[in-house]
Order: sequence, then structure tokens, then C-alpha cells
Amino acid sequence: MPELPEVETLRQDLAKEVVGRKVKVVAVANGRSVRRHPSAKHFRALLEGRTIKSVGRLGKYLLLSLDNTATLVVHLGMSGQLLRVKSAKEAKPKHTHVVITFTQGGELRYVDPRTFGEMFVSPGRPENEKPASSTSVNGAGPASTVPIRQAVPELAHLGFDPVEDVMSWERFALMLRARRAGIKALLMDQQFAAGIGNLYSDEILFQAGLRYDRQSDGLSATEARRLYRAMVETLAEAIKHRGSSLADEQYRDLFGEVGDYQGQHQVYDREGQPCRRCRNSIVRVKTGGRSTFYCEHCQV
DNA sequence: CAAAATTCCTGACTGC
DNA sequence: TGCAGTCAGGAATTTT
Repeated sequence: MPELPEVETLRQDLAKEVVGRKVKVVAVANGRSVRRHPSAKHFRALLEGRTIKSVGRLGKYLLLSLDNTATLVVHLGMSGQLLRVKSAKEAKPKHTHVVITFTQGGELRYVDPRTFGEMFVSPGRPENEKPASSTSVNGAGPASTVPIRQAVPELAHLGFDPVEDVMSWERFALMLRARRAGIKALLMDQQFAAGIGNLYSDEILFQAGLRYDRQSDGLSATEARRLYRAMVETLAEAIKHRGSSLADEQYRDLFGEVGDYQGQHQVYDREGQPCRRCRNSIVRVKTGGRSTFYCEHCQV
């Protein structure tokens, strides 16, 4: 399931591959993927004829700014893929729900077996007053001087982006204190931090040496600092490796290639295997309907 | 049949 | 007592 590092990898490649391209035709094979729109036609009409100006990201959402005030938003859910192909002749994988054909040739395909993901065009609002917020998220090139949360109201609920929105660890510590929640649940809460899911929360917590069930308002200053560093560094490292592709998962980059970070995993999906630091067995527990992997010795 | 995990939703519970 | 926040559980989904 694509989380921040996988989506960021996609963003970087999309920036090179589709910026400047003009949408010629949009074909929707499964309306569920564009469910926010009254109809597939409505979605197509907002996209056809538009040129992609820049590609941004907020948490797990991709944001393709168009040459008007609109933004094409893509969320991959847990099984979504975006694939760039040079020719329409290339065989379409099963569950190809949306195909965007460019006037310059080539296609961008949206494939999603489980259809938890979605695409939609946020019309933006007519540019009137200027942005007041200080935090801008990437992709905000000359085309979009408006902060993403304002340009795309559908994403206004999202918290800070751990990679784009840099802050001091002291401020982070304050934010932890302001909540009283299990630390893993909080990391995965998209309204707190946008982009972290089950896999990376486990990796971050191992790196920080903290158990998943520590309370956010019960961390010492040192622990909060360690957590902040672990969050930023783990995500950056995963981006360098172009994300994680697990055996049973489907994550592929724009070109259909797998990521490389799974080989670096310390705990995720390593139940029963020796901890790379202390050799104790990695433990797996179920919390909130999903698995948590951790080392009982290294994480306190 | 169960398991995987995303977002959204709801109902239950908790601390102040 | 009430309120806000937390947390578990379910839905939608398909493949292994």
C-alpha cells in the first residue's frame, strides 16, 4: 500500500514525464474510481484540453496542477497504480479504470484492483485574495502560488507533511503533548501527520526505539526528539530507495518497476525473524484491526 | 475462509 | 452531566 515514500517517488517521476503535456482524451472504465463526480463525463470534461503544469504531493495524495485553477487529485488507496506508457498499444492490465491520453502521445493509466483509491478534479476557486498561510507544500511552482490546502479544500483536513513541512523537534514535541493517544495511532492519523501508514509507522517507531503503545503525552523531550528524527530520516531514506514493494503488495512506480526499500525493513513483515540490532525475535500484535511489528527488546 | 490495509463512519468509552 | 477526543469495529474491495 503506497504511503508517503511511494507517492513521493511517483511525484518525482510524474514531474518529469507529464508536466507540459496536454490531455487529449480521458477514458473511464470504472466509475467507482471517480466517485466524487456526478458522472464520468463530468470528470472527463474537467480534464480534457487541460495542460499539466506541475506535480505536487500532500501526504498520500498526488496533486497535478492544471493550467486553470483546477487540480487533478489522485489517491492510490491500497492497490492503486499510476503507469506511464508510451503507446496505447501496450496491453492494458486488468482493472485499468482510467486512461488519460496526451496530445503529444502516450498515456497515463490508473489501475486499481481493490478500488479503494480514487481520482478527482478539484475545480479550485477563482483566484481572488492572496494566500495567508506560511506552509507551502512542494510542487508549488509558478503555476500554483496558492497553498495546497486552500487550492484543494477536499484535503484541508490533512495534517503536516513530515517531508515537506519542516519544523523544529520542539514544536513536534508540543504537538505530541497536545494529544493523548497511542503513538502509533497518532503517527497514522492523517489529520495529525499526512502520509504515514502501517508500514512506515512501524519502521519509524523501531528507529526511534519506542513501543507503538506509548502515549503521545508521556514521552520525554529526548524521546520526542528521537521520534521526530526517526520520522524524517526513515521517510527520506525510503524515498531514496524508491519506496517498498512487498511480496503480496502491488506497489509499482510510474514505469512499472518495484521499489527497493523492503530490503531495509527492520520490523515490518518480519515476524519471528531476528531483530537486526539485538537478534531477538520480531513480535507481531494486532491493534486496531491491523498488524504491528516491533522488537520487545529495542523498543521501550 | 481469512488476511491484507485505505478512508470514512458510527458507537462506546474516557478524562476533565 | 456534557463534551471532545480516542479507539475499536465495520463497510467497500480483490487477490492469494
